[in-house]
Amino acid sequence: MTSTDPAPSGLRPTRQRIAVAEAMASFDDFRSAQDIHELLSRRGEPVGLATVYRTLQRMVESGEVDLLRTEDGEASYRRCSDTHHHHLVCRTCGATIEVEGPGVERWTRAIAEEHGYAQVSHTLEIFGTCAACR
Amino acid sequence: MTSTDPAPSGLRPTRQRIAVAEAMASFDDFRSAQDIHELLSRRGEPVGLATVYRTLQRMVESGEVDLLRTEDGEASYRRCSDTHHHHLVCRTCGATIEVEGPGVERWTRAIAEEHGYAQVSHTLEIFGTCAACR
DNA sequence: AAGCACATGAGAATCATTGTCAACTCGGCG
DNA sequence: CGCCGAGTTGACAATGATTCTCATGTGCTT
Repeated sequence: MTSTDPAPSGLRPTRQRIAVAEAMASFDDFRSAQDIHELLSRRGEPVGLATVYRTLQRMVESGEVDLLRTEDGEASYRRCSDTHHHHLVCRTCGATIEVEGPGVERWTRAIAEEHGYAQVSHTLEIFGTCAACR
Repeated sequence: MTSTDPAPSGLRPTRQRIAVAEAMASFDDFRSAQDIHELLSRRGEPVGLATVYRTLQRMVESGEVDLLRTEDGEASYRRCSDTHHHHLVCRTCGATIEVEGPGVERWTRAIAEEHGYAQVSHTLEIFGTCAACR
């Protein structure tokens, strides 16, 4: 593996931002900011909790990571591809599959337009129990 | 307004539960528990905040009201029809329109099945700015 | 090397939501 | 009608995630 991760978007590549970016590259499921903060500490690359939150926020804005809210409203993060997509998440083990639904995109846009809503965005997540957890 | 509302599901019809049910019947948009608590106070039917939360939770479980998380993770409630549906919500004023998307339902089920996920459920909300708030 | 805008972190501050628990209420029963 | 127990309530404390503050540190540019 090449050094893989520079740093979030076009921001100053500080030790902390690089550490967060690397941490995000090291797992495949959704994790809370607190989990990530803890993971960094254990790795010996401590980053302040506030900084973790700030960095994650920026990465979400720049589209480098996905943000999703668990059923109880907590935010969780995961690195993602740069195309618009949704998630099929195992509600038991968290295994996540990125899926695309051009039809859905079209549909939401049409519905919104039809009712005069602008600046449309949407959230769509699919939950289920994966084969391994059955 | 006729008395319309008995009380949530099959619970003891206390003054508080009736008041909450009536309050829910009095508006059409999504409101936070705190908003509802305040609305009740202003109406002269004060109900403790904890009770508002408890009652709302029960109503969500029984399917009498919809719960949705705003983009910043706060819970908001709204009475709803009993058929499965989604929402087109104004992110400024909260005005909500219930929408159905048979195509989407089919699509999510197909995707999940294709990847071996069972007991599928999904969340889909559309956010936008309504004509009045533009 | 110097200056400075941007970053960081420790801890305080917010704020929605939940827990605690003593006081209260509803309905059934004698 | 009065009493009892389970279910309810509400004032307030407690939690917990996220954000704010602000003094201090650091990456670049000149």
